Parts: sequence; structure tokens; C-alpha cells
Amino acid sequence: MRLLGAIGLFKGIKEDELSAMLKCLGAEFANVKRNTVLLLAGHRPQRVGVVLSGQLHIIKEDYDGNRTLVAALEPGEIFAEALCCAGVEHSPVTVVAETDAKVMQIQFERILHTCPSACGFHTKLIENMLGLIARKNLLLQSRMEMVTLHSVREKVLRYLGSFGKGKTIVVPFNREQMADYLSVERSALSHELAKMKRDGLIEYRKNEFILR
Amino acid sequence: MRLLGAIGLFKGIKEDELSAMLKCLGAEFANVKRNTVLLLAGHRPQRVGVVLSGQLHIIKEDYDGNRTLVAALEPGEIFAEALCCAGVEHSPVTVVAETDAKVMQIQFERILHTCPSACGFHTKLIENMLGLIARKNLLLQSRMEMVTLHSVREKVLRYLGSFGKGKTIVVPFNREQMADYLSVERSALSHELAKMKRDGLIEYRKNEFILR
DNA sequence: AAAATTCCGTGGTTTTAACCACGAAACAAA
DNA sequence: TTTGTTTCGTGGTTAAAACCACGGAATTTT
Repeated sequence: MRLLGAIGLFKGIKEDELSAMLKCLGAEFANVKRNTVLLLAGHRPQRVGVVLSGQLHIIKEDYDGNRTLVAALEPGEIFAEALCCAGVEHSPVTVVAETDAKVMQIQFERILHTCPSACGFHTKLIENMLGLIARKNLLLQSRMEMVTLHSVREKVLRYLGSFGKGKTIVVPFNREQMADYLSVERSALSHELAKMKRDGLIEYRKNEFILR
Repeated sequence: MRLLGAIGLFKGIKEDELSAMLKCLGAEFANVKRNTVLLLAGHRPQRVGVVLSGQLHIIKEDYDGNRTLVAALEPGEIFAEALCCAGVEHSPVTVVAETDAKVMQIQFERILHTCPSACGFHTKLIENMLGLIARKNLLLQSRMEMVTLHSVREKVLRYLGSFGKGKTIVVPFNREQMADYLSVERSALSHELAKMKRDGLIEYRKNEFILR
């Protein structure tokens, strides 16, 4: 369980406190097979999940039946935390194991409400959760600003600009993913990048960019 | 201060506890003139604000100097809470009074960390804050899903669909605002709405819609 | 009621991005 | 090395949305 210490949710909690805490929180560990459903759309999210190994997918089923991938979760990431904190009754998404995986799940109630023995880590845990969700908030906010720009060029400039000018930027995406992130079509992105290079605005090779 | 009891942040806190709590939190009240800056971009957000009267604007200054309005805050709304919770050092936005206004500001530290006298409302307050931010999160998430759809029609269907089918939907926007929200151009939205009416998908008069 | 202002729909034009198809490069596997 | 597979750029076409301009309806102000 070396991983646990590195998870944002548990930041600042001493290694030797961890196991007592997990017991107090009613943490459950599960080795799940591919395609196991960890949270079903429509149900009430009551547990915060932590991915320990493998990959989970967050799936949204449209009103007319077609599925879209909302996110892919890697080890160390957590899920259902915002749903729990918001107190939603019916989850809008399904969480399913994309590969065989190991998952930890914690009763949300036990995080929030101090236990009879008033363990010291509750406040820290809540503070961490608050920080995580707030940061996700800001990320969503800034992505929204980017996505709502009105041209591919603006989006690219904003995106690269967020890293800073002049220096080499290693974008953590391939073209397809970058296009998704900016919410444009892949080939349209390629076209625009080529134009911007011609116009002397940027240079790039693969996923390394320099903003002039 | 009747308003305070109705604010999400203070939900569940008894009326008669409120004033003691505010003292404990170091709440400061201010009557500010139009154009007063309440939080300056680049500075460290340390206080959570509550609008008591008037209107505030959240402004973002682009790298190249042009200002955009991120949000307009009405009485009862709070601001800077996500920034504080995320622990950001330099605010990306400025908050400024658009009209003369009355504002309450609370030291974030005092919300988070229980005071020496261990007032009982801290946990409740933090729980409320967590809920507010988590819900904002989900809102952003679902708006993102809408905004990233690839046609005006899809956006409209998704938006109206979120209210439900068959019944009369009173959209809380005029056309311009609705277009902004969907991130499309106003006249393009009008065009598409007209087409959708012709196609028998929707009916509408002004901001009242029915999704068939 | 008249005047002014805001809001909305609509036709027409232009610009842009989506879409499609394909080939070369990069990379991985055999 | 050959083969297969994924990734990316690019030309050409089509579809869609942005943009513009205007007029009438609706609303507010005087």
C-alpha cells in the first residue's frame, strides 16, 4: 500500500496512521475483473473510490442510449468524490473496470462525520478533499474558457499560452487527444497548426511546441 | 441580516448561532462603492466573500490585456471560495463592485481550522462549502458536455433535454444569454431554433420552450 | 402615446471547421 | 527486414456556423 501515501486525498497523513484510519473509515478493498461495475448510473453514490491498479472508465449513457467515455482513471486517481460531496441521489455516470483492477472504497459518511473516537485525521482528510475538488473546479473553469473560444487558432494559442512563451512545451497528448481536449476535429487541428507555423506563430515537432 | 440564513454556506446553522459564529470567523462587513476592487488578480485569495446587496463582477484579464466578464454575482452568492479552498497563490481573476454594494468577507483560515473554543459550526460550515463546490463542479461538468457537442442543434436538444420532455420549459435566459451559455452565436441560435420548429422538434415563444 | 431602446428573427454572404480520403512517417511486432 | 498498425499532415469538398445588416416586435422611458 505504498501508493496510498502518494494520493492527494491522504496527503499529510502519517504513514503509520494510515492503517488505523482506513479501518476507522471502513475502507474496503476489492480485486475486480474487467467489466465489473463499481458505480451504476441511477444509483446513489455513497463511497469514494480510489484506483490502486488497473484502469477504470467513467461512462455516460445518453438519453438515447449511446455511451460516451467521460474519463479514464489511472492508479492513484479517485472517483465519485464530487457526487458524494454534492449529495446527488442518482449518479449520472457509470464507473466500470476497463481492465482487471484493484480498488479501494470508503464510506463517504465516515469521512465527513467524525467517528466516536474522534480520530484526528478527519479534518485533514476533509481539507484534502476540499482542496482536490476545488482544484478540479478551477481546471474545469479554465478548460471551459478555452473550449468556448471561437476559433481553433485561439484555442491553440490559449492552450499553449497557459504553459508560457518562448520555451519548449511538451504537450501530454497526441494529436487526437489534443484535438479532443480543445474540442476540435483532429485534422482541423493539424491544418491550423500548419498554418500557424507558416505564420511564424509557433514551431513544433510531434508533441513538442514552442510559442513565439 | 435575514439574508444570511438563506445562504447555502450557512445552511443548517441556527439563526441564534449565526452572530456568535460570524464573530468567531472574523467576518468583516463593508459598504463598497462602484468599482471597488474586492480581490485583485495576482493576489492571494484569503477571504471568502458573500454578496449582501448590489452586484459584483468577476473579471478576467487576458494575457494581451482585454477584459472578459466571467460572472456577475447577485446578493446571496459567494465568491473566492474555490480559490481559497484550492490554496491558489495568485488569483487569476479580479472581483470588482459593478454597483455600490454590501459585502461580507470571512477569513478562510478561520473556517477551515477549528478555533480554540472549538465552536460547533465549523464542521457544518465545511460540509456546506464542500457541497457547494462539489455541486458547482457537477454543473461545470455538464455544461462542458453540452458546450463540446458539435452542432447547435445537439446543444439545444441537450440543454432543453436536461429539463425534461413534453412540458413547458421556462429558460432563464434571453436569446443572447442562451447563445452565450451554449457557446454559439446569437443569430445562429435563432436560425437553428427556427429550423427545429419547422422540423417539429420543438415549439417556443420567447423563452418558453416545449421539447417534443 | 410617442419615442427610444432592446430583443429577436431572417435573408444573404463569408469564413471556418468538419469531413473524407489518402499517403508518408513513425513505431511496434513478427 | 518485412509487415502491420497507429499517427499525422495535407488536399479537396461539403456542411455549418459566424458574421452582417436590417426590420419588426416587444419593452421601457419620457
